Amino acid sequence: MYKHSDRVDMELLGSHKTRATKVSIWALTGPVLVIAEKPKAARKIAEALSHKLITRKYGKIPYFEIRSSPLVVYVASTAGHLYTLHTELKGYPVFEYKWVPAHVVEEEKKYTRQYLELLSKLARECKYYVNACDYDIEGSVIGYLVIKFHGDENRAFRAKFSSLVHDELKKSFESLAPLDYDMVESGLCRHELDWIWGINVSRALMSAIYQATGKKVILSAGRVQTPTLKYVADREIERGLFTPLPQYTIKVKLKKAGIDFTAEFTENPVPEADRASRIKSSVLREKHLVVSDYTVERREISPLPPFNLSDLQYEASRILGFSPMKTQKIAEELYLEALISYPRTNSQKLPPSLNYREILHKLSDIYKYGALVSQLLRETKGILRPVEGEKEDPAHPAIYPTGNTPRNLTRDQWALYDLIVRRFIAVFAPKAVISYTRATLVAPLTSYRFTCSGITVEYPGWLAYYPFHAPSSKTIPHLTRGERVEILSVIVRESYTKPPPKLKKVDILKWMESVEVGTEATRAPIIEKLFERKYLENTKSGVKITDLGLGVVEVITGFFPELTSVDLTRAFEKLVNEVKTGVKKREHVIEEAKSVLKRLMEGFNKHISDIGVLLSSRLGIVDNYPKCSVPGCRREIYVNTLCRYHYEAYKKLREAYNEWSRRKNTSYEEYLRKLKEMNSTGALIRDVIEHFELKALREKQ
DNA sequence: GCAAGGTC
Repeated sequence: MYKHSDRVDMELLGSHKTRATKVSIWALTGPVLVIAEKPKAARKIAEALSHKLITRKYGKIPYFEIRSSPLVVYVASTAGHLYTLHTELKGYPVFEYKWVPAHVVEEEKKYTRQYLELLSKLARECKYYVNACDYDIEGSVIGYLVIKFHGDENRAFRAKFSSLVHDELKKSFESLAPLDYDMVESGLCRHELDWIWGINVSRALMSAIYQATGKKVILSAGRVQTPTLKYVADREIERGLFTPLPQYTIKVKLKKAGIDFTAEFTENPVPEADRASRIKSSVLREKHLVVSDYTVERREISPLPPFNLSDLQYEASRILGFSPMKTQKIAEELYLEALISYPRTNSQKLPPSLNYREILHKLSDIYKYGALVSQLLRETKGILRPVEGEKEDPAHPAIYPTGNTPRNLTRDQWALYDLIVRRFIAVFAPKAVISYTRATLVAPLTSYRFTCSGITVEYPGWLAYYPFHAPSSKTIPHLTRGERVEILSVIVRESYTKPPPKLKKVDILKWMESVEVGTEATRAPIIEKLFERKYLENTKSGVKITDLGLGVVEVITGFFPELTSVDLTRAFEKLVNEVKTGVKKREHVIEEAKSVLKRLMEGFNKHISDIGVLLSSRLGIVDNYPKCSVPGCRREIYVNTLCRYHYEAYKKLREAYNEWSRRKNTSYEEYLRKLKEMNSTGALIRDVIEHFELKALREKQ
């Protein structure tokens, strides 16, 4: 490490805990190492610092040298976290851990070794250090640990910027802040809390199975994955217990000027069969309906905002059928090919400094976008003002195409790239104009009301560029208030209530985003992790939870209930923020977490053999316990001869008959037979019907 | 081997 004895410099810096003045990088008197969070950021930073930069390579990794005599500045980068928390200790609870280079302990992070070697080498040659990672708590930790282990905290600064725009970068390096210890401490605190909870509960689960069977099975639990698993479990149970109920929709067929159209009863669906048929016959007695209201509303619909990663994942799932992980992977590939901007962003805003015109111009050279771009420039008369969304990201703008020409893209890469380009073009386009026609018609004697509606795209605007939200048009005849319309017929259709739809991966992602667990970059991988653990599995129609997944949720709900709720994330956020603002010390927060975990572990350990049997039985690796009497169900008995889920189904099936028979006159046996033949009947309910209720009826006869 | 968080 650089040995310094320069008095002037120490006066300039003061003690690191107290100094508060901003320092220009150009006022420093020795070699400087600037640490960026990723290679692309390093290049942008180097370009902002000087026109005369020398690009060098360490192995395959580029770094930059700026000679501004007498100063030398090196700009190099990490590749995200180069350090990770680690322990040598086996068993649990475990509270001793330290920061170690990720490449040493994690096989799939081998590639980070060269990044660390380069930073270490440059750090030895330098006297000053600038943490220029993304300005958020993770960036603060990433840069800090490199400085701590390879540089010198006492001669270190923080560069603060919220975009990689030339002028902003330049300014931030002309007024470097002291190292941001508050952010670092809160970041370290977040890492430790996640580690303590995640590692310990995971080890406890694995240990339970090992003690019960001698088998090593990889299980896991964590602040993000466990509430997510619980969400899928709850949905799956709800579907499994779903008991469809009959309901009735009433429509009238109408005729005006030779055109047939249909109006819907405003109180649809009607629960009771007899009420529906009474309404039908009384409406039939009236020969016509009277128009009570007819409105045409023209609405201007703004373009959708530019993509952040989750919006891209939703749209790619809906339009292209891509899983969130697939979308993320392809977006990262496009980013590395310099075809799109940084994809792991939450922002729905484009930087005002971006040269929209230049990007559009470059896009128009890509054969399929030429026509779209010239249409856009015509329609907007060249005034390019993008629509923005609400969501922001401290470190990155929304996703946009760079305008570089794609070469040798795969079909999937093209499809995603096309979506991104179209969405980008559409944000500049005019609003769409859509007219909604709505009529209300009243039966004169009974006052029953019916409605019908039409929709027409008057002017496509942005929908011409991004057509995936264009409504399909539907027309109804023009009507006048007070007008009589002839009734052709009245139709009553019997249908059944619908279960909540089966989840797809993207629905899980949406839920995670809505409750704010995980981050842009981690949600899709964490969903995949639940599959890897065999907690979830894929079926043709969507995601299904396994018996193991249900068992893990039951055990964690019983012994570590905090971990099944997104409230733990909220609690962490509060603590991490209190550390950031200096209200609490990291050490105290961690001590508190340890004592909570210790107490919970004692409760777990008291029941570890039962837990081990439960998890092992769900895995199918033990068999010597009393099982639920539903054939094929390997869950342990909960009440009488049934597991907890089949017992719930048994109760639900009987309860639902009351409501069913109120709606429609049906014998219990008919009810059972009808439920059995319907696809929407929950699997648990179906099991109980097939194996108990129908069997019992047959035996009675 | 286990988390969640960065990024190749």
